[in-house]
Amino acid sequence: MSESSKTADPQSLSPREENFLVAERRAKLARLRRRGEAFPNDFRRNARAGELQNQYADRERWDGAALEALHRKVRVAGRIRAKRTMGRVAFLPLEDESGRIQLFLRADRTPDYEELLELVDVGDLVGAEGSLTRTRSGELSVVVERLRILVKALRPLPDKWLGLSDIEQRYRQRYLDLIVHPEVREVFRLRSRLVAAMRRWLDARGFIEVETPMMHPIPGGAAARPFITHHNALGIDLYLRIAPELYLKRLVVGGFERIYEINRCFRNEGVSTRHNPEFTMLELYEAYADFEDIMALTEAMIRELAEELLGTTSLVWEGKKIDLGPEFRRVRLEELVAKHHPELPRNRLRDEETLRRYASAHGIVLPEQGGWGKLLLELFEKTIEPALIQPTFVTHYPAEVSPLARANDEDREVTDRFELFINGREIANGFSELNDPEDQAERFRAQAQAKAAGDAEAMPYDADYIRALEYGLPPTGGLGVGIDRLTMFFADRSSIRDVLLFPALRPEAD
RNA sequence: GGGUCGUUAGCUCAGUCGGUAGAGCAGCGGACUUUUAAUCCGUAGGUCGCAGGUUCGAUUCCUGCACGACCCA
Repeated sequence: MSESSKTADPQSLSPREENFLVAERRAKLARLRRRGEAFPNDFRRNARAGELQNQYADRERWDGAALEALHRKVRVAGRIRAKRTMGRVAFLPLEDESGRIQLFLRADRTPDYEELLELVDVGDLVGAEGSLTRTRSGELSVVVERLRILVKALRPLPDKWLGLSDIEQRYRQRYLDLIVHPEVREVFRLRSRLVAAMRRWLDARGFIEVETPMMHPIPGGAAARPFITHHNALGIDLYLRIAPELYLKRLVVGGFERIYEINRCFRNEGVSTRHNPEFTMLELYEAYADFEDIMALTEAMIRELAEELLGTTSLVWEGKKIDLGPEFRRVRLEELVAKHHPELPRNRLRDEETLRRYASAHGIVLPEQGGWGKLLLELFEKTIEPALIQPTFVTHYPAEVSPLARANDEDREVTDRFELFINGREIANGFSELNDPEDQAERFRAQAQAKAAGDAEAMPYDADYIRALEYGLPPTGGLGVGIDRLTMFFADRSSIRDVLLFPALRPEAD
């Protein structure tokens, strides 16, 4: 912790929201300390709740007598989720990561019965040792012969039935959200399995995972505003990466033919249900492949991941059935615009005046700067993108808005590029990489001009990247996939915050 | 950046046409030897987001601010 850190302020060290409930629990903790039983770490469990529930799920076979005849001593540990005392007996459901099992305390079997019940609260972490039985109502239970409070919870849990519904508190105190809502834990398990499966999928196809810098002297690889930080020893500003693209392609120059990186990118932009300032992206590059190959790869990967993780290619997202089974639709950007806007003649789309007149006649606000490519893209994003529900590859984006993509051989004003949309959201972006250093230098100069003219998202000229291309980047196809959005899709969530453990929020006021 | 809505007990929520507030759960005390949101009796718990204004009096009305949600840019 650095001296200049804000936590040096004694005010910020004071605990939040002390109240009589906390005081009550602190007093119990004090009693535990006097007994020499506070925060032990020598309890070792030999069973987990969910495994016991599975093992003895058959109630006919495993009735109370059969369970007791086992004479099996189990040691389980976890959080107490309720407390039902009935005088000489008490029931304490205990939850660990695998599930729940009920602790059955009996005054005649559990030493220190009275005092333990006084000391233990809902929310405490306990270790219990005992034998298995089934209660009259059929609940698999541990008859507790020894109970130890491993951690005294000083704060009460939210309402046992209604849980935690304050969305702000759920994001700020995700740990509480996770304790109270098992289904939230499931979302993040799915996310973990998705990323792991994606790595396996790519590894199996000969891709290797690499790690490139997160701090860039020159921000590049995407159209976005970067975060700026400072390196004291070097005395320079650095930019948190907005994309790993330019480093990954340098590695393809160096001879790695199939590489990928799954990690965080940072963009200094607004927060919304689909944007977080830090987010996770897969980027991959395959030498001697083009955007058609990459589209096929993207489609196969998403389809097969759904099959593996969800057991189906028929998903539901926000109530809409999304079918990953059939071949994804492929359509050129300009065709799509012409189809949705019949009054716009197909052969006049590359005309700024036509686009502007049409937009203002229809109340569509377009940016003041930019050529036909930028205007057309804006028109698409505003009027068509939200309607692309089934998986759709939109292809051949204007070169003007694709400064790192290879120009199409028949039509130099567009690029061999695609974006994949599902349920109105951009999921992936890929293209044949621009490997002509002179063309790339020209595009960088155009970007630098746009930047000078006030476009904060335009890319700066990266001379070393041009130098790398001058040694020869193989013909290459590349891909970026938004992991957060893909998780939203697989987990059927509407907000990116629901797939981020700690979404960006303004700091809590003290 | 703009609009709408929200912020009341630890949690989930009522409520006050302006007279400083209630419930359920959680808590505390008691009863209870098979509960499943246990039940029953009793009890305690609040800077009504923050700051101003209007008013004899503001949690309530007005303004500003903070944080959040949704929509728009």
